[in-house]
Amino acid sequence: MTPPRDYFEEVYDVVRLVPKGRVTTYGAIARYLSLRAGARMVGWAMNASHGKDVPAHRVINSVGVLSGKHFFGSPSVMQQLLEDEGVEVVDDRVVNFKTLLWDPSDELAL
DNA sequence: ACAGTGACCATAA
DNA sequence: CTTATGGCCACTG
Repeated sequence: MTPPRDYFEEVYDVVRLVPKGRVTTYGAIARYLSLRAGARMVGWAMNASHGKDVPAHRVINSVGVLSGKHFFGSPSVMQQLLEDEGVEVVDDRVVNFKTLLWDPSDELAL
């Protein structure tokens, strides 16, 4: 198949679908979109998400750590955004991460 | 074309 | 918990 479109857009689309108060992971998005690129490119896509309407603060790594908090202009912004949505964050990690995890392959696959 | 780097992931020790 | 290794692909110099 031809290049499906910019996979960036695919990633953004999924991220926008993440419900408020929930979080998802790079790996989950990569698996859902079957990106051969792997989770790394999802992060790369997020890097370009600046200026777009993409809640990148809901996208974290597989252990629930706010790996990209440093890229929000200020390290405290990402945590603030999450807590503002009802997500508890302690020591740069999401509390009840597994419970708050919104995996498209699991939630949308129905 | 090659090497280094990266908002990652999984496994191993 | 940390450190190491392999994979995966895109961007930069």
